[in-house]
Order: sequence, then C-alpha cells, then structure tokens
Amino acid sequence: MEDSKLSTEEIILEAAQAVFLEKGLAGARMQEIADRAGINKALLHYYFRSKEKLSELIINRAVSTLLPRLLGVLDTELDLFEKIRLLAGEYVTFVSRNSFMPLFIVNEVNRNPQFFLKAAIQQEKPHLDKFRRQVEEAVTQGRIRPVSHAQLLMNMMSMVIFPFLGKPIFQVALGLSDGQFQLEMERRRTEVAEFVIRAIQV
Amino acid sequence: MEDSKLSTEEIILEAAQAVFLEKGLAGARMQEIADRAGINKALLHYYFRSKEKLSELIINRAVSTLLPRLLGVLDTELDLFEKIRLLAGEYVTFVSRNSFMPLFIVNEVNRNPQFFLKAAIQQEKPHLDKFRRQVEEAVTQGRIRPVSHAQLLMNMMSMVIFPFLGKPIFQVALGLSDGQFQLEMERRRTEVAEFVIRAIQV
DNA sequence: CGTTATATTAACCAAGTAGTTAAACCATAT
DNA sequence: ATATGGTTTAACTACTTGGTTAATATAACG
Repeated sequence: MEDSKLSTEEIILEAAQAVFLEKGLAGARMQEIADRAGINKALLHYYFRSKEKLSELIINRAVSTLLPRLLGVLDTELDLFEKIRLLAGEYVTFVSRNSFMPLFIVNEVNRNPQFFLKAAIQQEKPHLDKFRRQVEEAVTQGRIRPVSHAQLLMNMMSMVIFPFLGKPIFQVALGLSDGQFQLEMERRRTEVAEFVIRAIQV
Repeated sequence: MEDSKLSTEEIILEAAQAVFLEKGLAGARMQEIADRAGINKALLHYYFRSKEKLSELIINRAVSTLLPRLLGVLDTELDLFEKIRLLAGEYVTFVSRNSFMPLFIVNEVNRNPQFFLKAAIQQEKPHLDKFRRQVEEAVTQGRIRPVSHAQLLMNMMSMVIFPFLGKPIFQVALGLSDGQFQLEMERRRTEVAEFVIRAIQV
C-alpha cells in the first residue's frame, strides 16, 4: 500500500509535469493530467487538492531541477575557463532531454515573479559570490579583459539557454531540419565556451 | 463613421495586444479584452469573429514588428562589426519599450510552430544570405576567426534577447533593483557588440 | 422626416472546467 | 469472516468562458 501510494503519486506528478510543461499553466487541463496518469479526475484532487497546489509543486520541481544545475556549477572551485566549459556542456545535455523546461520556467518566472522568488529562496540558493570574486580577481590580475560578473553571467546563460527557446525561429531562419538543429546544438557544447573565452581573454 | 469604425477597431486591437501579451493566448479572456477596450463582449465578436481570429491578428502583428527589426539589420550593406553594434543597440531600445513582446513570441512560436511558420513566410522574409556571405568572406580573408554564420547568429540573438526573458531570475541572482537592471541593459547596448567582436576578431 | 445600414448593448446559451460527494473497492489486521 | 483504513470511481455541481441573438441606439441619406 505504501508502495502503491507513492507510485500513484509519482505517476500523477510525472503526468502533471508533462502536461504543464507542454501546455503551460493556463493551458493545462486537470482532465488531461488525469487521463495521462490513467486515473480519475477525482483522484487527482484526492492527492493534490487543487490545480494551484499542483502547479506550485510542479513549478518547484522544475525550478529545483534546472536552476541548481545551472548556478551550482558557478559555485564550484573550478578554474574560470573550466567552469565556462562545464556549464555549456552540462546544460546542452540536460535541455536536449527536457526540451520544454526552459520555456516553462521562463514563462512562470515572468508571469509570477513573486512566487518564483519564494520558490527560489526555499532552495539552497547558490550564491554567485565565488564566481564574482573569481571574475574580479582575474580582471585585476590582468588574466582577462575588464568585464563585470553580471554581464559575463548574462552572456553565458543567454547563449546556453536561448537557442532552445528560439529553436523554431532559428530552424526557419537557418533552414535546419530537426537533426541538423540538434547537431548544431551539439557543436555549441564546446563552441559557446570557446566563444566566451576568446571574448574575455587578453 | 469610417473614422469611428477604424478607431474602435484600433482600440480593440490595442487592448487585445495588451491582454494577449500579458496573459498569453490561453490565459487571455475575451471579457478582459472587451473591458480594457471599454466595450461590450458582443462587440468584440462583431469586429473579430472569434478568439482564434483575433489571436492570429495579434500574433501576426507581434511577429511583424519584432522579426523584421531584428533580421532586417542583418540584411543591410553595413560592415560586419557595424552590423553587430547596430543590432545590439536597436534591440535593447525596442524591448525596453515592449517588455512582454519577446516572451509572447517565444511562447507562440514554440506552442504553435506551424502557424508561426505561416506568419513568418507571409512577411517579406529577410534572407540571411548577405549575412552568411559576409561572415564566410571575412573568415576566408582571415579578418575574423573561423565561425559559422549560424553559430554567430545564435550567439548574438541570444545575448540580445535572453536577458529580458530571464529578467526576474537575473534580478534575484544578481540582486538588482528594477533601475539597476535597466542600467545594466543600457550597458549591454555596447557591451554585447564588443563582446562578440572580441570573440571573433583575429 | 423617415428609411436604411451600421454600431452597440443586455440577456442568453452551450460547452468546458475545477472541484465535490457519496458510494464502492481493496488490502490488512483483528 | 468482518470491521477498518486508505484508495478509486461515477455522477454531479457551481461557475467560467467563448460565442449568439434579438432588440436598441446612432448615424447616413433620400
């Protein structure tokens, strides 16, 4: 019973995540979640009281899978350049397997910033202090050109995340098939890191 | 009458755009659009038959204000580096005044790619041929490091657009107030261009 | 003025949607 | 077996939402 309870709950959460990520919060239907979980709609409410409660869980889930993975890397002891290489590599792999995640998060984060803030603080928020000091030191030591950690962070994150958000646009604009696009993303795994490094190294 | 008709139609379109951009297609309510336009819901259907018809118009409107502005710059005769500087500058200005636009487009483009494709083709699609040749020439002439136009395009677009999409995240992560964030964006107007140029120049 | 076409509204309708209820279904312990 | 706990369902309710209708107001025109 313990066993099956956990199982049902997990099945529902998986289904909910799939539907929410695919359709967005407003577009998702409780009925569809129930269907995809192979259960009754009433059971959905039995486990998770309301759509809102369920949404919160899914948002938390999504944020806590994506953000730590991204920001966590910045908090390690790695050399700056290694860090950049790791970040790009890690992320491309992850998103290739969770293609709806970035769009979902970007949506909820904008649609409902105060709620996101709450969710983000609940997580162990990885500080960027280490990254910041690392950048500032490298600048003062003359190892890299003058650049603020904020601008550098935005540049890296942007190049790593956005192509997946803009996929349909890029495919049309560049005339890429799904396969070609994926190949191009693979290439970015190293390309982005080298791009950034060339931009900042003296 | 002509006059007032056009006026009412425009008022509705403005209201619809505001609501659609703010709430997303699924989250937008016809009632709210009517309210914000100061009219009856029936009148809304009198002018624009259905929510779907209205959505199409707004999507077309949005795509045709944003995309040409972005891709159009790439199709000019400007020197490559000048082009990069112009792109970054233009865009930051535009988005600062239309903050919901990127999120809306990225959403609809992903949610409904085939429809977007149709809308994009209806527009005079600016080709990237000129940009492509320009990059390839600069590479063979050894004026810039070897880089594909696709990767370069994605890098630039990403750095220019994404920070606005990720605004709430960046504000939390970097501890920026609204004013500080906007200041940081102003800085990017030149920062991004120089970043790209340093990355690709020999 | 009075007729006609267009613009606008209040009231309504049908379908869809989140959420509830009361009954049935199990597994398990007594 | 049977009473007891959590689990699952079919049927239902209250409300939202896109869309319609028929009647009214407003201008245009002969």
